[in-house]
Amino acid sequence: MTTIRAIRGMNDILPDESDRWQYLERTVADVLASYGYGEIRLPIVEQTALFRRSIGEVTDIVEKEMYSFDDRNGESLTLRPEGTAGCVRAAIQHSLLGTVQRLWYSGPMFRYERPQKGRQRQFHQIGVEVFGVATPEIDAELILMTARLWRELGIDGDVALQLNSIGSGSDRQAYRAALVSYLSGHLDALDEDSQRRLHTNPLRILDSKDPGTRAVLQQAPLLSDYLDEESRADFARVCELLDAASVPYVINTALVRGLDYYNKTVFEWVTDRLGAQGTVCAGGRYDGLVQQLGGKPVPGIGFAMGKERLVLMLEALQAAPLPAAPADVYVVNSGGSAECAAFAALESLRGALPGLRIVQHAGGGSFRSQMKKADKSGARWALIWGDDEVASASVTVKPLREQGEEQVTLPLAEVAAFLQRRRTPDTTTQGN
RNA sequence: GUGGCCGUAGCUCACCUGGUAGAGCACCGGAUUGUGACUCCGGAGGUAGCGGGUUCAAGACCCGUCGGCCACCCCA
Repeated sequence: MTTIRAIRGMNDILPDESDRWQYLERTVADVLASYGYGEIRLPIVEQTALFRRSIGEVTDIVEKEMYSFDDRNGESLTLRPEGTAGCVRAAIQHSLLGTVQRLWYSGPMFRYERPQKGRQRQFHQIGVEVFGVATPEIDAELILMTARLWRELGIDGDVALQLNSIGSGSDRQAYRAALVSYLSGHLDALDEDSQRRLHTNPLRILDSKDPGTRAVLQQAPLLSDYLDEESRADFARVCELLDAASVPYVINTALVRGLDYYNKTVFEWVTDRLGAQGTVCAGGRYDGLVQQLGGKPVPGIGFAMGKERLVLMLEALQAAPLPAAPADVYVVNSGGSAECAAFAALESLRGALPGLRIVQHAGGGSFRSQMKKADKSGARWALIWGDDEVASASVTVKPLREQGEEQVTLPLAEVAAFLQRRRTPDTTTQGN
C-alpha cells in the first residue's frame, strides 16, 4: 500500500511551528484593531471569472497558476490565488461601499507554482483593504501601520520599504507604448524572458535580473516622466507623510507589481533574509477595480503579507517568544481507584484555576515511566495520586523545576490554593 | 514549465575505489516494590524512495520515475 502524502507545495504546520504562527497572527490582529480595521471572512472558492476580470488575463496567475475546476453544475470555480478580488466582490455584494471601509482578512491562497523557499502552492496571507478614500493619507496610514507591525514583531531592522507610483491607467498605457517602442529597438540585447514579456507584460522587464537587459534599461524612458499631475502630487504627499512620521523608504522606479489592477502608489517591504523570495508584504492602490467588478467608482487600496515568509523571518531572527511548554502540571497516578480520584479532583482543579494547563498521564506505566513523561512535558509540578493519597484524601505535589523545594502531600481541599500561590504572573513556563 | 543538488532507522548522518547496513539523538524497558533530570545496562526500529539495467555480487555504477531542497520564472 502506498502511503498518502500531502499535495506538493501544501504543507502541514506542526505544533512546533504553530506557536510562532499564533504569535504572528495575534500581533497582527492587535495592530490592525488599534487602527480600527474590522475583520472580514471570505470564501476560499470563487467564480473563476472574478479572478480573470480583476487580476488580468495575461498575468501568470491567470494564465497558468490557478486551481480551477468545474462545479457539479458546470460552473467554473477557482481556489482563490489572492484575496483582494474576493474582498471587493463581497464589498459590492453587501453594499458596504457607501462609507469608508477598513477591512482585513486572513487565510490560505492557492497558486500552482514550483515550490521553493518562501513559496508554496497553498500559502497564507493576511490582507488589508480600504475602500472609499481617494486621498493619499490613507496610503500613508497603511504603510505606517505595517511599519508599526514590524516593530511589534521585532523584525523592523531587517525589512526595507520600497515605494513607487505607477500613475493612472492611461499614464501607464502611454508609458508602455514608449517602453515597448524603445526596447523593440534593442531586441537582440534583451534576454529571452524579457523578449517574451515585451508582448505580454512589458513593465515587468523593468525589474529583470539579466545584466544585458539591465544595460539596455539604463537609457529607457522613465515611468515617472509619464505621470499625470494628480499622481505626482499624491505620490509627493505620501512621501511627505512618511517623512513626517520618520518612516524610511527608497523610491524604486522599477517597482511595478504583477497584478493589472494596481495604479498610483505601490509599495513592497523586502528583506534579504529569505533568499530569492524576499517580499514580505506588498500592495498598492487600485482605484478602478471596484467599478471594473460592477460596483460604483469607489477608490481602493490594500496590501497583503505572506505569513510563511514572516514566520521564516521570526525564526531566522529568533524574534518570537520561545514556545511554551505544553503543561504547567503533569498528573501521574497508580491506576484503579487512584485514577478515579485524580479524574474527579482535576476537574474541580481546572474549574478553580482557569488557564492552568493540566496534563493527565494516559497510557499506564510505572510511576517511574510516568515521572519521565512529567519531566519531558516541561511541567513545573507533578501531581501524584497513589493508594496512600486516595486513602487520606490527599495528593502529593512534587516540584520539577524549582531548586530546593520539597515535595509535599496536601489535603485535596488545599491543592488549588497551594498552586495558585505559586503561579508566576506569567503562567507560561519555558520549555526545551 | 526550466536548471542544479539530494533521497540509508522517527531525526541528523556514516558505510571510503561495488562484497547482502551502522552511530548519535529520540523512543521503550531495567538498575531504583510508589517518584523525573545525571549515569549505567538492555531493547525495538531500515525489502537503503520506487522500477529497471550492468555485475558472480549494487545502498554504492547506469537509465527511468516519484519525492525533497534551492534557483530561474513568478510573487506574499
